[in-house]
Amino acid sequence: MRLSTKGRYAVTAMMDIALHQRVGPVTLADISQCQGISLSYLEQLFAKLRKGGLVEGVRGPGGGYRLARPADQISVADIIQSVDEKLDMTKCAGKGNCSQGEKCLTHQLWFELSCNLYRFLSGIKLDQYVNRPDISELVKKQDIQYGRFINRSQAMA
Amino acid sequence: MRLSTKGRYAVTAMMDIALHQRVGPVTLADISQCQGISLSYLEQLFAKLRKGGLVEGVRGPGGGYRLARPADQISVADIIQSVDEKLDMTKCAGKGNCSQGEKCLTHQLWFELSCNLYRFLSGIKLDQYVNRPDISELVKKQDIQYGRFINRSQAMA
DNA sequence: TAATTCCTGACTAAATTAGTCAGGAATTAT
DNA sequence: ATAATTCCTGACTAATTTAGTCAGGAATTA
Repeated sequence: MRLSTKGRYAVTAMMDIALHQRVGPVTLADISQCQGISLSYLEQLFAKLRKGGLVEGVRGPGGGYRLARPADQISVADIIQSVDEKLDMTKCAGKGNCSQGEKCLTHQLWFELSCNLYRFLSGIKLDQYVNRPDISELVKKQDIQYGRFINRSQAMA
Repeated sequence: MRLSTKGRYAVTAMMDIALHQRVGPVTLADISQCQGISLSYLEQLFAKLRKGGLVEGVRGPGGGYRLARPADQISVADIIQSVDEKLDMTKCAGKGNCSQGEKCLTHQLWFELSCNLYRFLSGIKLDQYVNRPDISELVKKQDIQYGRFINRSQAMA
């Protein structure tokens, strides 16, 4: 369970989708512009998020990405894990040189710590940050200010 | 608040010291051998831990490192922060391009998440993993098996 | 005085993160 | 059909971070 800028990017992008998907799929171009993340890098991240079963892509005009399941069923831990593959946390366990073949002590301790962290991050779901009255007000305002979904809204009207 | 291998190394090393310091200062050479971390790399990490006020160095034969304060006053968050400098978490806040100069939404959301994570890791102190009967038994056994502190014990006898 | 250990800084290597580029595939709108 | 949009793929490069190496100095103990 590693937590780097990459994971933050992914969480940020996923929050962005969760916040805006009521209008329809969200394009990577929008996220890129809004969050200041390079489009091609987003495409790399979303390839993994898709493989992780967290998002679905919709091709063609009006397409974009949407969450593959409800926001209350996607945790921060899910996102980070999809994006950064392995959670190795081994070092001497592989070698087994500490303490005659058994896993060394700090290994055991770190493992427990890691489990706690994972449990903590698993408890945080996307909806928790999205379904707040103060936030959803802001989202609407910002969509308009930022010109997001303008074409789409017109097409719907 | 970034959590990488580097932070894990630091936490692991600090746990190692906490587990063994009752006999006296713990040398980096011991930690290096026991935990499979390069000595010079440990020296880099400990330069930061010392600057962070988490450990004290004791020079000369019989020297090593010891915790600068009791293990119940050193949290995992303390360690990780000492070691990886800044907790930027800005990207658009610097540019201020999202939402007309205000910080963008996901920024706010991520910030809260980050605070929660920090609070969580601050709550985990070293002693929590050290002062367990099952562990301290193992520590004694492993010290002997591993030949750790042999010279020191003889000198004390 | 010699051994031990921290301590410092500069340097290199490997891995990860971030970004670029070029193009193809599916879908929608005209 | 055609054109526009958007996902999707893979290969490549650049920047940053992590990890490790090296050489030597400073404090302390035996």
